[in-house]
Amino acid sequence: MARTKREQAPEEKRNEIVAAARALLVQEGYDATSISRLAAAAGVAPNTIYWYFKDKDEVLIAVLDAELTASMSDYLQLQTTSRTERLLWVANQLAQVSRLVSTVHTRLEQSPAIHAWHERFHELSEGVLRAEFQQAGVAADRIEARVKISVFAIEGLLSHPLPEAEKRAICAALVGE
Amino acid sequence: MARTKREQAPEEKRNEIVAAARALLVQEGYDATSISRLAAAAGVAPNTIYWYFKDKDEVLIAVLDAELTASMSDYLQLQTTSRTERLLWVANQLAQVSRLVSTVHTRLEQSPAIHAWHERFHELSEGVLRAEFQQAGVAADRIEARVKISVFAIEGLLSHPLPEAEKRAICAALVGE
DNA sequence: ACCTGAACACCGTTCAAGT
DNA sequence: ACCTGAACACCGTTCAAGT
Repeated sequence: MARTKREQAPEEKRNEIVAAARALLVQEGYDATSISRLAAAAGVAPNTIYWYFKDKDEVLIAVLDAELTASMSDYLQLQTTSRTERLLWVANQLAQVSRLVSTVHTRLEQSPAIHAWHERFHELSEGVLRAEFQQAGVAADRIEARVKISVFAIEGLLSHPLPEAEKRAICAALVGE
Repeated sequence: MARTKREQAPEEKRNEIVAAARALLVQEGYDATSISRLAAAAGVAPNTIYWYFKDKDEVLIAVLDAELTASMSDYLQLQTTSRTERLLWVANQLAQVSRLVSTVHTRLEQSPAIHAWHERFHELSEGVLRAEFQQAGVAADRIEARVKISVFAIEGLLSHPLPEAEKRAICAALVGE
């Protein structure tokens, strides 16, 4: 096909791959999302994925970045409710992409790129929580442990789903309400 | 080789496979531990693994069972120190096999056998923690949330290693000391 | 610049055959 | 009962070739 006959901007094709990858990674997981399946879902040949991405982990990172951007902008429009409800909202948002979270933790050790993304994500999350605890008047020398415990508890809620009431009780215990 | 000429009891060979699997799974992880590598380490042909185990996940479960049995008997000889120190000990024990923990969480969704093992392990762990909180005089209606938060925090410490002092601060915050 | 068909070295698992 | 060689259908990735 001649170059002038393009029907699609190149980054649109890339976005299609990312969208297909998001759906597959969330619903089926990393291992079940083979490059062949992803290519079929995106309507390209398997090796075409490698024109747009260095390797499979870079596809994952593109999905994670898109997800993070969308979720952060949602969070910022939420400053109305109580701290408990805000934390519960975050837990429930992440629960919708829990397979993504679990995949990140598994591939941490094998992929330096995923490792770096994970570090960045935790710095961001802990910054937000630190600000919440400061605002709530928690003593300065107790904030760090409280921040870590909250992060760990949220992650725990992802891999071990609980009824809404129990989740809320845990969030309340975490923020001290 | 004639049957009477056996140099090795059959379960000894099985134990060798489990021992080799433990080392590989802890040091290299599930994906990196291919059946071929495991077979080479155990000194058998790859398909011989399938004589002793139904599939790769059953090898993992055999390793997990051996690990759990050994750790539980260690824990029971530990009833001397403070609650903080006991919790920290558990965290550090698990940290030595954190790759195993991470593997269990990843394979949960794909293997019903791993899922069942994981449920059993949590029931056991939560039972132990519940007893600790009761003994510490925590109000009955607050125990469940405290138990869950502690479990989640321990798991968090595994995937996000921290300096010993921070780990101890977190354990102290969890048990309320 | 963008995309592909064919190949490479793997993987977990199965099966028929040997002792 | 225990173990194997050879095969099966996959996998992520690369490469030379096409437009």
